[in-house]
Amino acid sequence: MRPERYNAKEAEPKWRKVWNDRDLFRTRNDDPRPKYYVLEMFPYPSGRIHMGHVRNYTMGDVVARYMRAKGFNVLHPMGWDAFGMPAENAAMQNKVHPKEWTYQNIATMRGQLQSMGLAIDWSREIATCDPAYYRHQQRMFLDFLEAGLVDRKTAKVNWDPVDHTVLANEQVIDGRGWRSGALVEQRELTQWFLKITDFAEDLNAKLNTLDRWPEKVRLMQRNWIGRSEGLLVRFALRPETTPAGETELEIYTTRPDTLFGAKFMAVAPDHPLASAAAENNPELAAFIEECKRIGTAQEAIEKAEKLGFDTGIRAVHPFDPNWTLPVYVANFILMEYGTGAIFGCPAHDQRDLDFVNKYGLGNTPVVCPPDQDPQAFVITDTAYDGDGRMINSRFLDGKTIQDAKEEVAHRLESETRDGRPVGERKVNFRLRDWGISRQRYWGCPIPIIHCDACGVVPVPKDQLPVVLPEDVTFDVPGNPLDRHATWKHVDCPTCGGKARRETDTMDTFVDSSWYFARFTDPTLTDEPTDRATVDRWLPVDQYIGGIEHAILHLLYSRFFTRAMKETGHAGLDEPFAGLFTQGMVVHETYRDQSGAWVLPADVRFETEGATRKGFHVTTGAPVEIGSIEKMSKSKKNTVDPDEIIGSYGADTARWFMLSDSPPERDVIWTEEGVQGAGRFVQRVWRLVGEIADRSASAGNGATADGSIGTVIRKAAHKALAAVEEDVERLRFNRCVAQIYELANNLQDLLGQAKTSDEPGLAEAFREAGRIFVQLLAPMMPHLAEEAWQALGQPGLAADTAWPEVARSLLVENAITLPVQVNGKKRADVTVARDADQAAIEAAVLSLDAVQKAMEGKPVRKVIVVPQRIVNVVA
RNA sequence: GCGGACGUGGCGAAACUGGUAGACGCAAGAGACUUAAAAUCUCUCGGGCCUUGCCCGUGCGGGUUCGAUCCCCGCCGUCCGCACCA
Repeated sequence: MRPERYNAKEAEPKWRKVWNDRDLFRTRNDDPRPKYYVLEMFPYPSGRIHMGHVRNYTMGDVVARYMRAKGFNVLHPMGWDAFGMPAENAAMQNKVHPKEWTYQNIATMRGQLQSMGLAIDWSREIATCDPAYYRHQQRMFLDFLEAGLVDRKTAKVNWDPVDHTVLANEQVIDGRGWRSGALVEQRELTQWFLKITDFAEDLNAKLNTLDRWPEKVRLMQRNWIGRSEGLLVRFALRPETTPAGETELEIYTTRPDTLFGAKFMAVAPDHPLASAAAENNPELAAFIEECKRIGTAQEAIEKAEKLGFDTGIRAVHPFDPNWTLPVYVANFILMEYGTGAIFGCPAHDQRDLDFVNKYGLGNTPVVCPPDQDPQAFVITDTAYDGDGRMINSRFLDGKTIQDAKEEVAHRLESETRDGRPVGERKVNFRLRDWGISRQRYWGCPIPIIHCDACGVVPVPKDQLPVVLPEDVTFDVPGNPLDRHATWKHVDCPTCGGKARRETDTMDTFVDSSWYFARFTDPTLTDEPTDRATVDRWLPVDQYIGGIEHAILHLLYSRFFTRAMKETGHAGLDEPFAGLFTQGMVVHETYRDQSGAWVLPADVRFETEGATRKGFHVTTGAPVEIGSIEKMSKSKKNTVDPDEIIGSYGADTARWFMLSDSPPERDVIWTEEGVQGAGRFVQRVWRLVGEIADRSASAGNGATADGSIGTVIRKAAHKALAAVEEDVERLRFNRCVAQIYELANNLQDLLGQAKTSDEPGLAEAFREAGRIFVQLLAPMMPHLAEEAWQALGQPGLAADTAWPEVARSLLVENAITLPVQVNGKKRADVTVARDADQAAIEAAVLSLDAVQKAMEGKPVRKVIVVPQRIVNVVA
């Protein structure tokens, strides 16, 4: 007997067990079918999953299940981005070991994810904190080192003097450490770098090939890489104005065309020429100190006034030995970019203009806009950076900007001083090398040994992995590895003398830069990857995750894949062929009268007409309903996936996550919305029951044209075709709408068919029911199995091939076209599908409504858009 | 400041990128069933009017077109990214 109501609590675990027992979602590397790799960004094991995870993993699961049904060998794995600071913070606060904390969280979250009914191959699960994973990362670090892709150099870092650690930029708030509150210092530290800049050109160029990435992400990466084409120019310095040992100043410019508009030179406060000039100039030295001090507070830089200090040094214009330019030290010049020195052309650069207006250096426009009179064109407060023709520029006058750039480059390239050309074309990038050293415990150890005699010595590969010691304490600030009694003391692999291990660990972005490759063969022990396997699976066909990783994670992964290619661990450049960035889950916020945040679960609502009021469930006090914001613990506007799955079932949660909003946009979590999804689950159950009954009773036979049976079949196949298209374009909200529509249609048709005994009706319902359940299956997999069984279908819905669309059913013999008169809809006309223009015109013009709307005016034109619309122009 | 995206009913949204604006869902209202509630089912649901039908309506103002949510120009608003990168 079929129960009245569908009981998700019983059915869901039952079907998961069936899938599990049959090992349904295990993926074999030797499966000959075409591959499809779908991956969602793996989670950080923070403790419990949140609704954002539910949304992300549901989307990936729909794709995985759909492609499986389509006959692909689908790889859909899951793992844990398991290293990172929260584990150490937990260790400090709760006296629990990071490893224990992490693995407990993993166990909890694995259970939660499994309760969602995801079609994941759990046998491939990996955790980045597992030595079985990070040993390969250490191996690749050494391979990169051999290949020249690793650098060790000093770099400025944000140093927290209380916590004794380096902070990432986003961990510095108002110049203070986010945890300690201490004033952050800029320190020069020796750090390990991965040479991502070696690939800057390629990382930029290949963005154009990523046509299944959001344009927004490509643009963000393009800006981040910041490619620019320009010219290096060596300016001679007047010896009598210049400290001993300095003879020239090399600058970088993207506007060599504006050289005749130059008014000054400027160097960064930490430029060698600035230091040299400051040696005998205490005032300048003080100015430089001041710049460096301001430089530490990130916020201040943005608002800071442009300040400069004339060094007294004079540079010679490259095209006129009698023209000299003052050399300033300026606070807005960055040592890290270009050569740390510029020439200033105030008329065509706003920063330079602000600078000269402050110091009274004047300006000369050298580019005249097309609509301006060159004689009258002046610049006062706003620099002109648009197009135009050269003026006031001697041999460049009259040329376009592009031609002038070319001319200057050409002349300076061919001119030499001290045996080197004065000018040199140079492509510059904003992108910097990737500093991966972190003074932390819970990360992948950098496999290096420091020996006083031999210097920096790599750990021999046969001694990998360098395993984190477990007996560590977190009661004092600083890196536990550094103060561990024995761990760092080792013998030098080269000379055998006393040496020290590197105590820095790797940035956790390294861990996530290759996990997608490891999933292709995660149990391999000798190598990070198997070349044949990794090359067959990669690239990931569809990657799904949050927009917050648009730059760092995705750029690092693109770099890492290239580095793996160079060291023989993979054979391709781009790891992710398709990328989709999903929106956040947002929710209303609630506050009580004291202004404290209130959990949604603690609010009871009353509606009077259009107004909605909230009250606290226990105290009954009124609760103010606030703005809709990203779910966050601090604002307490969170909903726990466990509770939702517990009360409604996983399918309801999945369905609601997919309905309503387009997947790239934020979705608002509402109690009403979930209830609606839950109602639909029950409605599907009743509908399937009725279809089962109706299709069991009557006999078989062919459906006649125009019969109810044909209408049923058309409805089913139309929905099938639409859902196929929408899943493939990840437009899940439209899939949901299509399925609702089919449900509405089938319900309607069941009513119409009640008294009919036309032949073929039972078979038509059987087919439609089957298709209906198959459309549901990727989204609500548990319900689909239960329904599949109720329909008496063999096997499992999750293991059944996707149905074929019967295209012939989608073609209508008679089509109804809207009829417009002068662009306004006045009537409909039904004509044969293949009716010609003349027939349609005649039919349209004979319509009463058309005649009336024409108001007796003559027909000027009839526009017939085939299969679309007819417009009569009076 | 620079770059990008987006503005459609009470709400989330559709509209095959130039062809019937508002599919589908949520909320709301009316009714049926019920002793009652829940559940379910039926109907209404952009605004207005002289309601068999007509007029207005996709942030605002123009333009192109037989026809514009869609293309072009100018505003207004919201959100996001970058921010002295020479």
